Amino acid sequence: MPVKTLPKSVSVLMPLALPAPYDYEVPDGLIAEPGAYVIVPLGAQQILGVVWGEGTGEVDPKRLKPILEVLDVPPMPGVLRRFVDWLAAYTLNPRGSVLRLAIRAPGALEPQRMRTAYRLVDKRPARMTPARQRVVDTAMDQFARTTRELAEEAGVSDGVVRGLVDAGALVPVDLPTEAPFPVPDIGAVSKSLSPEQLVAAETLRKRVDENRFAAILLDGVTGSGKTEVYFEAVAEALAQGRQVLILLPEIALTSQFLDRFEGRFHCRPAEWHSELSSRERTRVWRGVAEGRARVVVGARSALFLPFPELGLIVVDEEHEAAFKQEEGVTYHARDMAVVRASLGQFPIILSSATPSLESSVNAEQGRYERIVLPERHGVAELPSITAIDMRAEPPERGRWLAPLLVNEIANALAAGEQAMLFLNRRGYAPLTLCRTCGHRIECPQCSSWLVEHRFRRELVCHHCGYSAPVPKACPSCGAEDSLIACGPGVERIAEEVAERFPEARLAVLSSDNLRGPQSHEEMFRAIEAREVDIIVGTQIVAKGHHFPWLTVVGVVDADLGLENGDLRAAERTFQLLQQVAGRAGRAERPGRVFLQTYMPEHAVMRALVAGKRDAFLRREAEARERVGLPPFGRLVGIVVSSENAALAQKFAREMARHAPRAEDVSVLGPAPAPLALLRGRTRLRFLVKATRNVNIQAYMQAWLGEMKVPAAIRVSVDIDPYSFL
DNA sequence: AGCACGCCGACT
DNA sequence: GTCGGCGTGCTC
Repeated sequence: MPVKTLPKSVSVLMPLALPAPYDYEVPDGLIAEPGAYVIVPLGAQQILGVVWGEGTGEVDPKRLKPILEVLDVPPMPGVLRRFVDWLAAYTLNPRGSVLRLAIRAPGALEPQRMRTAYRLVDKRPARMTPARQRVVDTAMDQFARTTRELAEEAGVSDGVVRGLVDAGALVPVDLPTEAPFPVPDIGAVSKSLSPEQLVAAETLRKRVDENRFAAILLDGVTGSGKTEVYFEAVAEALAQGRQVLILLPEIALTSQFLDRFEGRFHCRPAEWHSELSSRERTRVWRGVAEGRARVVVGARSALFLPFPELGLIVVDEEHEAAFKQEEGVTYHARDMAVVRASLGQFPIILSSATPSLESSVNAEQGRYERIVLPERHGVAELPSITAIDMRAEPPERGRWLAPLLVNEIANALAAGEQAMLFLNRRGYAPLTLCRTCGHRIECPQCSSWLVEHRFRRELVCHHCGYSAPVPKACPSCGAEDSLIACGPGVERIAEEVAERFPEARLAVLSSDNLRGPQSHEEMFRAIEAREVDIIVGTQIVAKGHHFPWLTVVGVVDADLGLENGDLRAAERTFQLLQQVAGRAGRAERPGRVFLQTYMPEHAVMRALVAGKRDAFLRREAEARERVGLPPFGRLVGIVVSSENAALAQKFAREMARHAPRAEDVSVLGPAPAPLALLRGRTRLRFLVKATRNVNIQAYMQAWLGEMKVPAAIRVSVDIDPYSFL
């Protein structure tokens, strides 16, 4: 007796902020396996989703709509699906919001456009002409070419080629329109590794061979050759037939990085970052999904690419704060990369010259394996670092460079060497003040000062982008010629340098005057070619490039990063200044670094001067452990914001009342966020502090589950916050 | 994320 | 009397 069975159903996750996947009916004749990309009806629209599993059966089967189409692309790998689930649960985001990160390749799922090319077969036409013979000779190598290419190479008209096609001597083949991915040449080693590098590379290779999860902190000063070492692990993973992901903190670095990659592997890797054109994005996404792209170098979002055979992740400059995604789904790409490696059961390498405190502690506690690379003698010697006490040796009035530093720059120039001044502050002056009434010019939509950009003749808000011409009179009291620029930015330092060293060739490097990676490259090339004597720059100059002719580095305001109340302020300042210091010097011309500071006794300055990184990190770690801060405790940042200030206040107070009481959890706030007004929205923040044993996600869910958030209020939750704005 | 439904102000 | 503002809620 025939049994009437229910139609098969599957659950489909859609890239929307829905709480869960929805069930859909699988029509007869369609195969919708887990991971399949499908088009489903949702309300009046049709949208792309991913089959997440069996139908849940929670919805009346009669109400189920059918899947409309199963797309012809490799299904999303199970590891990636589990990663999406894991990340959603960890960051307290709807799974669909996380899925969105994984299918951000418009057009990647449409059928690929093909072009027709032709290949020679044995059959020869009945009538052979000299023109036809030339085409046959050209096509003899069996390469497929389009009619145009064949005609051009053989020096004949298209008609001749078409004639051969009609005669059956040339047969059509479909070629993808997209450029193929080159295969890395893993055999070739471009330069010989030092014995220390060889030992380190051997360990990494072994970890790759073991084919299971392992986290390795590759710790070595600038110039110790970390990149060359982990390239050997990359080569090994490729040799095992696995794909490799190399995460970099920002695109500014990639161009130079790609050159090094090419030096080792004789081809360019696939790239993935926000600046890619949608065409490139499609090409890379599909290349990864189909396993044609073997190595991807990318920014944090590359973590969500659908690698079917991922076997190694390298996180370069793992200490960089740029790995923290601060908007929308907030996650730390370095930490999530570790999770992805763990889910995929393969090794991950974290590389840095100034490891993050988190990774150092993980290494110390045995969760990560640490491989230390000693510096390479004869290549780059660590620079000497001197603190200039600005209280004892202040610059002249209205100037920002201490006499000692000016003197050192002069000496370097006289010796035909280069000098660099580092100030992590864009523009001319961070504050414009009225001498008459004391008014400070602020952004109308943010609680921050407007920064004067003298080249642009504008006052600019660095938080929202607001800009206005520099006023002649004080906007508050109307006094004329009463506004004064307070404090220095790079433009102002450049002005002082131009006055002090009128004959020196000066380059100012900041994100305001360098547009796109190619202008970076041009500038770095000019510096290397010694077309520049003095470099003034923001943190753009802090990383990556090493300039052999650069011998004097001056940090204009070494205390800058220590001002805010960020729990990582000291650590970050140390890392940044250490990186800046690493720009200078070679063995034959050792670098000299000068830190202008008002607190030379501060632990950061003392550690930098004494070169005691590990002791500094250990003391920082002890300090954090004492007060239960990360990585020894957990933090969650919550920002309540609204255009309606009173509403924000009221809601935040209500939230505070509903905070569950729990052992080992304390809720601080609500307090005005450091940026109390941003883009016209009033912001209040909470900080949730818990011990490591607390399931902070469960706690947050219990709390937020109590709250009904009005539409005019936005509550953003940041697990493991890095920024405290 | 869309898109519909719904309930209050200035128009042919 | 309607057109339309965007607040609230639903989509398997």
